[in-house]
Amino acid sequence: MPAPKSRPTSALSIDAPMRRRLPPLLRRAWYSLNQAFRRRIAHLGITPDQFTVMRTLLEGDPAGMSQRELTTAMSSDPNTVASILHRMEEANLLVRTAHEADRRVNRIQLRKTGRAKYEAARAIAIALQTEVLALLPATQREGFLRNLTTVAAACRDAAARSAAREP
Amino acid sequence: MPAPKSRPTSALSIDAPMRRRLPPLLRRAWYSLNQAFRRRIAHLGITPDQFTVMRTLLEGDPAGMSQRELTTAMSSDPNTVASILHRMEEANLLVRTAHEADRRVNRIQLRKTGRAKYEAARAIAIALQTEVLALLPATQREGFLRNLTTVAAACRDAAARSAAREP
DNA sequence: ACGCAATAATACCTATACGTATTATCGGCT
DNA sequence: AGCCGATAATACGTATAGGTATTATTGCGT
Repeated sequence: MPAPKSRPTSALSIDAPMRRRLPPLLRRAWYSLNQAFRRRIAHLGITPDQFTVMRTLLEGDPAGMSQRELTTAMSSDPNTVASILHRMEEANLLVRTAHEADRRVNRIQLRKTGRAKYEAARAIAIALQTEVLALLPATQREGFLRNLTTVAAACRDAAARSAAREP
Repeated sequence: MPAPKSRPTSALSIDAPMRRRLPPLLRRAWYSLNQAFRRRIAHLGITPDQFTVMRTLLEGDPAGMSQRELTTAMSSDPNTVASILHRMEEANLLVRTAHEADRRVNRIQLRKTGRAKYEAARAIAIALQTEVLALLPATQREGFLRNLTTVAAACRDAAARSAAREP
């Protein structure tokens, strides 16, 4: 792939082919990062999304978070989360138990097997992230992640505003 | 969602929960942007990925690019591209014709119907991107996209290096 | 001309994303 | 107490991501 020229893009129309457009860049970054990670943890028998579930669970309520909480915490969807959890439960990575007070709710808790796989994958994830961020000048990293946070929030807002009947 | 604190993160371990970590941010940004776009173009009967196919085709060889070219240009996968094209062909959005010189290759060309839907969706895509980038300080936008380009390339390299038997 | 490794596309399978509809509960209101 | 709208999870269907294997062709080396 020819490297995109670093000419000033302000003079180009916002969607000119050579311009640095947000969606294709995000697409490439996310899919490639995900693919790299998937390949590096394949030997553990887990997927990147399953890893995300485990990380989110461990950072949340020790009593076990609900699927709804998990869904929003990992920027996902209730249907998707349900199906991932179903597979992970079958693989003995976690257990779903009924909430004591609200029987609609499931409490999700990682099992020892899941915990072990998580630790192994976490080391790989950290190495990968470090490897990728190393290519940014050290002085830019913090600002880049801050801007990415802003963009992510903006995207989430845009999606929320685009729900069903609200354009 | 509580807004991430903007304290200096350099003092935190690279994967501390409150730190701005690349993978979750990319995940949220990409999925949310994609979801917002999907909802806004749903009335056109096309998906974000189909839009990506159309945009890529129009920016490539006017004689019609091959599926392989399309695959790399849109950071996708041969299997995925084949199945998207299959659906798009059934929907009369494009045609696949055998390459004159190499019968293994398909030349993909957009049809008038596809072209029309593309134009309508493009306006929506531009509006969305503008809306999202507007939340970054104007002075940061160019630098952010440049850094994102670097990160995307780094991710792609990492994925390539992680293929099958090369760690 | 022949054989063969490389290549383009496809077939088949599992995991996700997510829209829509359904079921089971919950909590507030009368 | 009884009804009803809101909510958590699930069921079901379509679209994508991508691993692995197969088929059809190509171009190259001898």
